[in-house]
Formats: sequence, C-alpha cells, structure tokens
Amino acid sequence: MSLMIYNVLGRQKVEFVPLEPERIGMYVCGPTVQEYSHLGHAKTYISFDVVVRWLRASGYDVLYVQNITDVGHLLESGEDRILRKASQLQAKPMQIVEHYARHYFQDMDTLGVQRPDISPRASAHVPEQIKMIQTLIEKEYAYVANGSVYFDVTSAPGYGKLSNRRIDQQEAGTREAIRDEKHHAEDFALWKRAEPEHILRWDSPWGEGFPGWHIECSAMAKKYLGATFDIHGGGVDNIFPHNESEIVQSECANDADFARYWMLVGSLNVPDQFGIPTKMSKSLGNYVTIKDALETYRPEVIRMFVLGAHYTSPVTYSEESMRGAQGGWERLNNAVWLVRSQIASAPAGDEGAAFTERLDKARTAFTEAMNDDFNAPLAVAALQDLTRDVNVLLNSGTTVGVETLKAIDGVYSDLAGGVLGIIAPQQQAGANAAREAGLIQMLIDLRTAARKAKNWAESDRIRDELAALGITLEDRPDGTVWKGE
RNA sequence: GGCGACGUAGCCAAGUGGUAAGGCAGAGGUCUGCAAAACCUUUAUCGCGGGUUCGAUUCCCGCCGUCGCCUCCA
Repeated sequence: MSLMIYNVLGRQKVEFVPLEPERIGMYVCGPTVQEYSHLGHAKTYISFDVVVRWLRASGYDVLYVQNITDVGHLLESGEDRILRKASQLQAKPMQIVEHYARHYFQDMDTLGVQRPDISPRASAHVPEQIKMIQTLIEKEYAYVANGSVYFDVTSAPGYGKLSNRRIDQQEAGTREAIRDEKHHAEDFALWKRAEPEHILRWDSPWGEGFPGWHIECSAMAKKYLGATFDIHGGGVDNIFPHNESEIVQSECANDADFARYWMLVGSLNVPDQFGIPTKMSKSLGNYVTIKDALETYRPEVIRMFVLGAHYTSPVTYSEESMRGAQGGWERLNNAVWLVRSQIASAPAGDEGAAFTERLDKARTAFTEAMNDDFNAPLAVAALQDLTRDVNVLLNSGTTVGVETLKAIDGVYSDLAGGVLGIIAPQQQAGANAAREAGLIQMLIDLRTAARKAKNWAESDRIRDELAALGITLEDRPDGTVWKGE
C-alpha cells in the first residue's frame, strides 16, 4: 500500500516516492524563539511529529531537520522584540534566545513531540547564508544596495509557484523607506545592514549586518539535506512570502529543485470577542501558551485535540472542543488501562484467540488512514471502533487469555502509543511502584471484606479516600481494579 | 483587489457519484449496594440556487457566508 501525500506544490494528492528508497530528508520550519510557544506551534509540531513517526513506522529512515530562528526576520518594521526584551531584562540577546529555545524543547518534550535529528540555529549558520547570498549575487539574481542585499523577484520566472501568486497582482508594500533601496517593491532582503543600535550583527562582504528573513532555511536545508530533498513542512501562514522565497533562493542558487513535497499545516484559530475564529498569533496576543494549556489538559489530550482534524485543516480552539478531545481520550485510555490491568491476572489459555482477526482489521484500517495523507482523525476513529469491540470482549464474561490481552495491548501501544503518541507506555514497576501496588491491593481487600459484610459506609470511605489520593477504583464482576494518575 | 482554504447533526469531525465514519454532549435502557466504567437504543434531506447524470452531499457554474495569506507570525 502506497503512501499518498497532498503536495501543496501542484495542489494534488500524489503518491509519495522518496529520492532514495528507504531514506527521507525532511525539513520543517521551526519557531522563532522570542516568546513561550503557544498552541499554534503545538498544532504544527505535533502534526509533523506524527508524520515522522508514521514514516519511521513504515520503515523509512528519516532525517528530520527543524531550524531554530534566533536572528533574521526580527527587525524591519521598527521593533526588534529580542533586542527590546534583552534591554528590558539587561540581558544579552543570545541569553533571551537561549532561554526560549530551551523552553521550546521542554514544551515539546512534554507534549511527546520527538526531537528533530538536527535543530540548526540561524545564528550558527551565518557563513553558509553569506555564501549562498554571494552565489545569488554572482548569478545576478540579487543586488547590493546600501549595505543590504535584495533578491530580484523579476529575475526568477518560477517565483510564486507554491502560493500561485503573481507579483503584479499583490497589494503594494507599505514600507516606504525600504522601497527606495529596492528595484521592485516585491524584492525581499537576503542581507540587511545593521543600524548602530542593532546588537546582533556580523561581518559580511557588504558591511556589518544580519541575514534576511528567509535565507536561513535555504542555507541550512542545503547543508543538512542537500540541494534537493523530499519533504518540506511548515504552517500555511508562511507560504508567502517565506516558503516562496526559500524556493526561489534555493533553486536559483543551487540550479536544482528544492523540496519535492510540500506539506503545510492549517492554522490554529481562537474565537475573538465576537466569537469569530481568528488565527492564534504572537502579534495579536490572543494565544494560549503550551504551559498554560498543560495546567488544564494533559499532553495526550492536547495531542488528541490536534489529531482530531486533518493536519491541513484550520482548527478552532475552544473549551468545548478540548473537552471533546478529553472525553475521547479517556475512552481510549480506559480501555487500554483495563487491558493492561487484566494481563497480570489472566490465564495462559487463550479462549479469545478469534479476536486477533479483529486486531488485524484495526491495524489495516489505521494503516490505510495514515497512508492517505496522514489522516489522523480517521486513524483515531479506527481505534475508537476497535475500542468498542475490546470493551464488549472484556465485559462479556468470557475468559480472555493473556496472549490475546497482550495482542490487544500491542495494537494500542504500537498505534495509539508509538504512532500517535496519545497513549503512554505501560508503567514500569519500580520498587516503590510495587510497594504502592501492594498497599493499594491491601486496601482493596479490606474494602472487599467490608462490601461482603454490606458495610457500605466503610467501603465507600476507603474508595473516597483513595480517590482523594488520585486512585480510582472500579468494581467488576471478577473483582475490583484500580488505576492511579 | 489578488491568491488559497472551507461551509456535513447541539459541538468537534471523516468521507463517498447510489441517501453519510468516529468522538463529545443530550435522552432512554442494561449492569451495579451506590459509584465508576462499559454496552445497547436514539439525534443530519451534507450553506443556497441552477446544471450534468438513471441518480449528487460528493462533478460543473453562480451566489451567500467564514477563515488564512498578500506586513513579523507554526
């Protein structure tokens, strides 16, 4: 079964064929580290996390590169947030950058987003960027003006092919001062001269300055993935000018195709004061940080929310939809927990062996969903479907053997855990865990005795007090089981 | 104005030329000392108007509406 990907370049769902069999080079535009990351970032990076996990689960060797933007597009319209923040805190700009970069990784770790193989920083690749700019000047795609360098968009016929834009149809730029330097208003900066107050500055053939907004991705993608590579990802909001500029720069400098498949993630919206969905963004200030969201929702629920819609769709964040994600996750998690808790006491025999057929069906449905342009919501539905049958099986009164239970757990662990990252691995029982389990079992036994004696006050007291400690009891026909947070 | 995406039940959402997955919430029921969990039943003429077709929610045209991008933003 082949993997289909909706390629934004060409606007078609096409079969995915990597440049080299078994190996995939993938680049995703990373965050600008000047604030704590918000749920919009979570949507994008969880989406690509699942893409990478699925590619790897499918047997591909993926080299996943995601940049950290710590210099470049920060200036221009007057305010440089990193510099402003640095002066407020009396800190070096790179301190600020380091602080937010660390928190970005922490947030992503908490969300279960596997780290990219390489996280190159723009500031650490200035020589590579300068070199690429020089090449573009030599080839007459770019020109120098007052210590800055601009890309001449009229020199490259392919400019606009990703976003279907024609420069003559766009609204004119509004930045008067800059326009004087440019040959055309649509030209974009490759290198900017540094004004005296600009602290982040490097020497270049054109004087002291700093790299433009888009060149970092071109230079770093080339360095780590080569001139041509398989997949380029990012948020749709960057399709123009950022992604478009990346493409022209790279293809003009390298005389080679840039990324072959473009995957862009729909934005995360949040209702404004009138209830109208509006893109969550730093500049509007309408964002919910990942840290704040984690105060209310567990990481798996945030992933469930993100995976509830196809990655290309815009999604609106609301308490109600989060609660929906929470409920859906709990249903899955309850089933997994029940399966795992039954494994310890299940007989070796295997009366439920016929269920493996059902499990195969679930794996197939899941695989077909993911191979169809990473259709995570459909893949989740396959697991929800399975969960109904699992619950029926486990509550049917028939004895389910340990082999079957382990096979069920295997499906959840591989697909819900390994691919989607919404189910945690089986808890490893350490020394303290074993002691805790023993103590809880002792209380359960006491409660069972109380229940037999119809001493409901006592049995309810034990249950309530355990609940206060985060331990939930469930009475089943074959005994009481527990789960802890 | 240009480019792009979208409009499916109370909410989220998948999908198809032959009357529509899944989840959440709601209602009723089963089980249970109670609870929890679970299961069963139940809720949609797929924005509006044309067209193509034996037949369209799915294809085409028009309209209405919403969002994104065109300026830093995942």
